[in-house]
Amino acid sequence: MKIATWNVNSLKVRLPHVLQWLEAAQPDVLAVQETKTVDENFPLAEIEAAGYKSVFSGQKTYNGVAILSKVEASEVVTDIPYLDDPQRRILAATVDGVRVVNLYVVNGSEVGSEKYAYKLDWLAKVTAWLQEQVTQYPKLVVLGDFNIAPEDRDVHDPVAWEGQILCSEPERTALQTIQSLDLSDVFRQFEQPEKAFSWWDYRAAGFRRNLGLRIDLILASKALSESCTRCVIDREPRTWEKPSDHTPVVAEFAE
DNA sequence: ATGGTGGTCCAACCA
Repeated sequence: MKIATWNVNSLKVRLPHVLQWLEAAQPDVLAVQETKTVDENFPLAEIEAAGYKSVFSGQKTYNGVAILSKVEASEVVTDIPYLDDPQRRILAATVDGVRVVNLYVVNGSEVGSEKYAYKLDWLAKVTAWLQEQVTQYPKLVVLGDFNIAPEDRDVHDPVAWEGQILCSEPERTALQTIQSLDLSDVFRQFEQPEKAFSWWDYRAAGFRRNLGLRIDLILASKALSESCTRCVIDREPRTWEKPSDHTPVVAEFAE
């Protein structure tokens, strides 16, 4: 089973890229973040024509998450206990016996800001919910745009980024707490190239200079991580015309 | 040291 995550930064603008990538990569599941599309406008038909079912939780202008899958998803959840939040950042569904939790984690803007406090609070509440999910679903994958670079090796310039948003200790600790629920960052189960990133700022020619961060993650429960055979970052879509600032991350699991 | 690009939607926000 091939499972991928991609922050597309507007599904409307990026639909041709998504369709092109699905056609080439043929994942079983693609978790999409930042669709920025209300449910009424979701491009169901175009995605269906590419051979994929969709479930989604959309919002105007901001956020929005979706799960595209070859096999129809079931048990769809968009809201969790203790987090009464209009922002559409969470989407859970079961695909072919695997529980898929798609997260678009709060960016947080700047350490110490109101949005930063919201990020840490959001993470704490989501973590409490994930703790239940781990016991409820042995085959669980939690993936998406975490807006946290787990370690210094996931940052192009760890000195410049030290203590900054996406890299601060409270954020990293929050991520470690999630990982401590026996959710493994499958990318690090394999030998990887140096300076492997999944996001590059549009500004200052970030991609050309590889000034990136690895903030798009695939975490898998023990039962699944043990069967993971491969995890790679596919940089190609980031080279296409008018790309998202993120590129897909793909994991493969043995049947 | 600052600001730079891009999406949404036309001023200002979010990233």
